[in-house]
Amino acid sequence: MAEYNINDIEKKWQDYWKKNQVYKVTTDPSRPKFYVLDMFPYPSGAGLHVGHPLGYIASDIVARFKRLKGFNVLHPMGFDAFGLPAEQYAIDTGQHPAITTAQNIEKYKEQLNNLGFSYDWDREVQTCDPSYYKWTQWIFMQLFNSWYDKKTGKALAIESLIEILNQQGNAGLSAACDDDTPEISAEEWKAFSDEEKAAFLLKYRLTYPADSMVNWCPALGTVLANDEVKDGFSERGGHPVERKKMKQWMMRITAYADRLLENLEKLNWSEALKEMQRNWIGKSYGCELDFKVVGKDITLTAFTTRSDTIYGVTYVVLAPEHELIETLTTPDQKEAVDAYVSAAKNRSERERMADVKTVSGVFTGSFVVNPFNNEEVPLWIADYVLAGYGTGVVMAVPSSDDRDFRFARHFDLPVRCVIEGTEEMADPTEKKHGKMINSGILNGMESTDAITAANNYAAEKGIGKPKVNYRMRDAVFSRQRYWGEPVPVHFKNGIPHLIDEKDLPLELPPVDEYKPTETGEPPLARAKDWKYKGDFDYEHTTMPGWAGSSWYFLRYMDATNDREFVSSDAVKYWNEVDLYIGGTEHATGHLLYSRFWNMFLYDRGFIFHEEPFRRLVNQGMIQGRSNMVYKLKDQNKFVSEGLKDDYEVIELRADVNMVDHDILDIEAFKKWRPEYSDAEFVLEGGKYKCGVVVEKMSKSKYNTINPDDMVSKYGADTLRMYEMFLGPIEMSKPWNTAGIDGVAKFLRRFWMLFFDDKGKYRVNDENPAAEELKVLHKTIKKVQDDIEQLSFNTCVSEFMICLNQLTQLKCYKKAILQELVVVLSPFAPHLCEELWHHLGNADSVVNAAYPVFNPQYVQEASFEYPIMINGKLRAKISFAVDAPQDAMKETVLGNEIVQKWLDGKAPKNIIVVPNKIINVVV
RNA sequence: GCCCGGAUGGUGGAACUGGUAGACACGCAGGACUUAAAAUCCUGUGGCCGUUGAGGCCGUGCGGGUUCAAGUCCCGCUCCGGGUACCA
Repeated sequence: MAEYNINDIEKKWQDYWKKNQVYKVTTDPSRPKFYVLDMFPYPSGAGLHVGHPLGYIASDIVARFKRLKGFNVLHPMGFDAFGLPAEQYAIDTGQHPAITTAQNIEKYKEQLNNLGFSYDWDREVQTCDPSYYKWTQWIFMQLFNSWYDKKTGKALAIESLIEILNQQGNAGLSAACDDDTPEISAEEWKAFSDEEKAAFLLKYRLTYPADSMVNWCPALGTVLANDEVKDGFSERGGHPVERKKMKQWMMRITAYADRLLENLEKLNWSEALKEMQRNWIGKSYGCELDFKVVGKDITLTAFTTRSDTIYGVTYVVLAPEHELIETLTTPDQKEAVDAYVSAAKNRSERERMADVKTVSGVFTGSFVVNPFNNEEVPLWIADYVLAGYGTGVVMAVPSSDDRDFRFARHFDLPVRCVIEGTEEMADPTEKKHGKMINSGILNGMESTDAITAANNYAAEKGIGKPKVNYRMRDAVFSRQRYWGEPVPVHFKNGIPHLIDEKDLPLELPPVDEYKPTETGEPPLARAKDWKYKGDFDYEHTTMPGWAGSSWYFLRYMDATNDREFVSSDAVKYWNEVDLYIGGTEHATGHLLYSRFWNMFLYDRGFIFHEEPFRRLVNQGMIQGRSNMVYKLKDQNKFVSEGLKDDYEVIELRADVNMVDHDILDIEAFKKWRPEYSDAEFVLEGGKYKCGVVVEKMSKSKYNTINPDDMVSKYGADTLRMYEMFLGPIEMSKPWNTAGIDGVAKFLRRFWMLFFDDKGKYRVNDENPAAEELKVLHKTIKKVQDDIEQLSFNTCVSEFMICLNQLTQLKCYKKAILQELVVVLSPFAPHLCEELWHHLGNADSVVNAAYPVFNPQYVQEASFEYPIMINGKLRAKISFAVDAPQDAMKETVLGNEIVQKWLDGKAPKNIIVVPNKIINVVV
């Protein structure tokens, strides 16, 4: 007697897998490797909802499938454990964030294990664990000890730079460095004091402290990276963010801008994602042009991508933050300029973004000279010019640029058209390319040619030079927070030095409170007697969340190594991630920083692959499906959805967990809130029907579905298959529990192939019939092809078709079922493990081999051709697959139905597509 | 504004490089079993007209086009989702 008791079976096998270490992975060069990775989660207090596991289920299916196919599969899981929520909780309650984090991680692991994932937990990483962040700090130290040589196109040890400086200074050097790096000779370098040398080297190091404009979030008490700010608000918490100048550790990611951009070509990522990274890097080819200030010994350099329009310049604009504003302002304009500049500075980033349409600016009183025609044009200040992009100076061409045009109209500045055909247009910026006019030496050229000509001319005359510009800036690496990796740096006379490698990890010190100090210092400044060697101040900021997540995929390869961050052997074997599944929200953060660090470690010879993630798939979001109820305006009375238009109603959300197929469980609803306990209901057909709204899944919308509830009700196998059955993995879709019955029914009926309704085992050893083998092998083929394409929903359909046919054939043959169990096991591992053992196997199904597809079994002798008349299906006729076309045509024309449609006429043409279709053209 | 996706029955979705549109499932309707319900099983299910195993017409967001043949390719739109934004 055997019963399909889901919860018992699933528990039993989860315990078995754990006890027998079925998912333990070792480095084994004798076998081909496959690395399947999920973006590791931040363990929040809320636990998982049903949307989170979508990607995990998909990757687990791939991992299990590849294993059956003979690959040595690395499929690890860990936790991105430093983060704001735990710290915020610590500030509120005084509890150390490590405690909350550990609790949350336990909960997550339990939830993940309930779903039957095949992780090797021995390789788990937690970014907040000192044994892990020791190596995050170590990587930071390598970055500090490196510079980027543009000649060889890679990062090198800082010692090689020192050697060059000793020999020749930095004259012949092509390196990524600060913009303000002066040119020095070897003699000057040698004459530097040690401190001066150290300060100078900071201009080249790949991580360095700098005074920079940062996104300061007062509510969180920290700075945020550009990708952590959305529309002027912090991504976590939604607090306002403002601009502030602070000393920050920076990462010289701009050194890698070109390689990060170019390598995208080689990656098997979605075009959308690559495009996001391209836009973020924002490479543009242009030209820097020099504008001399009239009457002053000052030259302003403007960056432009449209040097062809230089004759259309009617004014030049500075960013309000430009440092020369004071000297460039004439006395009579001083008052106006001061007022404008201070107003612009005090405007928060948010405000500035909010009214993009408002035109504002002020005249400096100065004029500058157009280097091409020596014309004097006015110099303005306006906040549409960003200090952080290009040079902070824009040559304005109102006839070709929308913003310049709006500005010129507002302040009544002249507009000069330089493109043929724009002279008479109300808005000449609508035509951006064409033949140049009013443009001196450029007249008559097409704009694209004129750009090259103008650039060459500028270079020849020494009035400018071609320049490649990037939108991406160096990444801010400091956070004024407690719950992050300490930076392994101490200060001597204000100059940062690394601590000794043997002193790693530099552990987080205890503090009395997790808040900033009264003087605004970060929380680490509270740590008592926290000094390096008892003497030197440590860095008080901590690393950002993306530090630990930028290399965790390497650590999994060798997670417990305490001598290296990863051994060469391990990284040579596992190298890049073959399949990475995660959300699109990390497009410009994690996925860019990880590529940067990976590339750096590759340059320095620590690892041997340049890109970390060969193939990447973004799983879609599972949206919430909220159920609405309609309350009468002044009464405690609810009307059913179909009747709501007849009343004046207020739309309210009901918890989806008390709604089934959009029918409200009225008793549960009454108990939900005391104020509803005596509510009345207007029903339709005896039922209360709820409305439906698709929106984000969130607790406040009462539309979250907890996977634990689903697992206890339907089982993990059902949940796994249902999430896959919902649709293509990369598409967003609302969660609707209604459809889950179909999958639950499938698994129960699959069980019924093995056990009759009395629970009696009915599998026999009979030889399979041709028809049964055909069904089996069709499924073997379809499922393996679709898994490779990550088309999991069609796999589930195929299983259902297969089951329907086997049920019809009353096939209870071991030869068929045993192979099918293996094919199904990546999707429903618990059920299949149970059945696998019933079939008499002692080992785990995980260690089975995927059946080999045999095309002979699925070959057909004949094909039933759809016969079309003028493209419309009219009849069907079977022919042997290798039937000669002439004979087929003859038969078709002789067919009664075809005759009827021909109506005595001769056909114009007959198209026969072998084993596809026959079309008769009349 | 710009850049990516997407639009197929009441619903989720199938349809490989153009070749039988609606697989599979949910829901719904009818039936069987049952004292009853649940569960299970069977049948039907794009729309319209007509029939009761005739058949026909229309149908993949909208309007054109290419083709023997278009959900699929081309041109022009509409709407929805995501990203991004004074980037010179």
